[in-house]
Amino acid sequence: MAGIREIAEMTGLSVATVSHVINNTRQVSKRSRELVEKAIEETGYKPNRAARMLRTQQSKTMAMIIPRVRPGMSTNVFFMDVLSGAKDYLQTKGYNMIVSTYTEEEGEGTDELRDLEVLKQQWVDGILIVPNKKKQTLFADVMESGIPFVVIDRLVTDIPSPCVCSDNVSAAHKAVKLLYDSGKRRIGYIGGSPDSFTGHDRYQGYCDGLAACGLMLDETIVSLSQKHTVRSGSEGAEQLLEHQADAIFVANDVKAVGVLKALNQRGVKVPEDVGVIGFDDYEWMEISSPPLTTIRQSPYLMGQEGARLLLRRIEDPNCTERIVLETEIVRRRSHGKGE
Amino acid sequence: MAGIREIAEMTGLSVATVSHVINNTRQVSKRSRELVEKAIEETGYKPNRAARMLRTQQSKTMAMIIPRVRPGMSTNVFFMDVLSGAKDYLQTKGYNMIVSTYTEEEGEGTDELRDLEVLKQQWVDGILIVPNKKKQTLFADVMESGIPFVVIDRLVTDIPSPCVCSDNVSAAHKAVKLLYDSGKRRIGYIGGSPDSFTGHDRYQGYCDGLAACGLMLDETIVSLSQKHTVRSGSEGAEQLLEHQADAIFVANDVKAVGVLKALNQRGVKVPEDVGVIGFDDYEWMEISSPPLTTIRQSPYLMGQEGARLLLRRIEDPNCTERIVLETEIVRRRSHGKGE
DNA sequence: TTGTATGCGTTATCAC
DNA sequence: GTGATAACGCATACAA
Repeated sequence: MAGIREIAEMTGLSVATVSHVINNTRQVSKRSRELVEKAIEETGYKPNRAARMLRTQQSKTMAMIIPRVRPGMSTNVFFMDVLSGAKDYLQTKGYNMIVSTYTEEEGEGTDELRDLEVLKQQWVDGILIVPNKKKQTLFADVMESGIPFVVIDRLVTDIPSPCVCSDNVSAAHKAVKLLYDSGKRRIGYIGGSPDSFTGHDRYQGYCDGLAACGLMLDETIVSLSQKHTVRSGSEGAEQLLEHQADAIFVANDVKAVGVLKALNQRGVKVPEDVGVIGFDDYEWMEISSPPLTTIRQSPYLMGQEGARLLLRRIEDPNCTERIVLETEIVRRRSHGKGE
Repeated sequence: MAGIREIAEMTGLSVATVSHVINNTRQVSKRSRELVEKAIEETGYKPNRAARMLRTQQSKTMAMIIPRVRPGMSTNVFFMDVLSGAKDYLQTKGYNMIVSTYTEEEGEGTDELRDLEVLKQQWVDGILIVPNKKKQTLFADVMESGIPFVVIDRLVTDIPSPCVCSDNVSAAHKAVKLLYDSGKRRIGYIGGSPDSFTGHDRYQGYCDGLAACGLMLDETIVSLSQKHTVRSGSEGAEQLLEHQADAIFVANDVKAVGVLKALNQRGVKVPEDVGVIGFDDYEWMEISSPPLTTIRQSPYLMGQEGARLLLRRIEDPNCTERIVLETEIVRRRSHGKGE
């Protein structure tokens, strides 16, 4: 592999000059520049990242840390899309990316620790992290590491860090409103534990929405469960049915699948008897019967924006820009006739 | 950050000795070893990867190259699971991993080129690649790069490389057999283009299965389409229905979703009128009605084995071990009553 | 069993 | 505008 030295010899210039034209780091005569560029072209020279890294103490590599439900399983598709967005963006800026997952359940894999070691070895220049309330120590470690980071998919206000997330509150609010406009008056809620970030916000939006519609919160038609499973959706639906819900806002499409399943099995007509709105718009929701009305987020964009913010944060350590992405409500059939 | 030098001073030993105990690379007195280990413990010393890399010319980083349908979208869940398996395994061996995606459609993103540059800069010690017939140049570049690689999810026999894949042929064969045992006699096929690797093998297995059951291949109940979409599944189903198929083996669960959708809409009873078997067992297939009988692969294991093979290949450049993973047929309801 | 010294390919600090 | 040259932190050939 050709090195900077060869180029210097070829051109009759010094390594210093060569380095400087490569990095645009000081004035260079036009002639020298052209000479060097030509030589680089001919030799196919590429700077050695390891050497550069050793010298500059930065790796041109970012890390993304995302949760997965349990070891031996991959993370959910939503985060994969976020990842793609971030990766694509960073690539255009000359950065690599490594991805690290952690398990939500406590005490499980000790895997994540090893990754953090890597980060601490000045390997990564920045971190995109999706924190989790159950794994606070990881987040604490990241904060303490001194490595620039931005928080993804959670709105943080208590620490001066940039973040990007969806507007979960208003999304849920909109959903309730739409159900109301479809004539529903006993609008129930099925969602995740409110002490998860998104779970909290969506529940909040649900409550706001009820209030805005002049409806009372009735806890008998609210089902909160940590499990992101089809089954828990079905169970929730059965509970709500017993208490005469005529609409259900499900804060998660996996659960929405369970809800529809339960409803169909019992012969409940959707949306006539019970309106349903989901959250996430996974591709495969097409198949549901009836087609599910759901909230669509922009995971790819979220990744891009997160990456952009991270780069900014590195340049300006005081940057605390917070981006809240709008959601879109995809009207199919399950919500009813409301516009 | 403490360096090897500090440790040498602390212990009164030379850097050489310290280095050697760290790498177990030559005999060291027990006393020295303990001294060094203690010092490392105290200081929290971690070797600097950049320096090590520069010195040894290897990065302790692997790459995984996987397809995605189009730019701006993430790859499918199957490969994400493969990725997790590989990553977890490599992590235990002290390797990092970077993942690179390429788009299947020709001429789209030029993204992948940039990643290949990186690989060629002696960055990665090895590559896990999921090749694609439509993107032969990429694969050719990888082969030519001289970097050790193993092929994932495709059985290669024409080149002396290790690979790991599922036994697609026998999986399809088994599916046909099961449909036959359920009393079906006009067993159709809906799958991907036979000039994709897996598409070819699954179609092959379908034909084998028919033959083994004494059934004739009837092309009017075969639908081949490149598109991995729900819609293409529905279209295929309609075609097959017109030609009196009484069973359908669908070589892909996304399409299976479309098939069920079409069948349900037309009031065709599954499995009584038409038996259906899918391929992949995505988690969300639970929701289908009726529950889908499908072929389950082991993506996570595939990733692990691929990583293991890669490590072996690096040690022994002549290693050409080929692993074919068994599949499991998950009997739910859609196939009929066969055992 | 241990130590000394060199170089991996860059960037950056001087001096010119 | 340009050129020597010293680090960056480690692994290793060679000496002892």
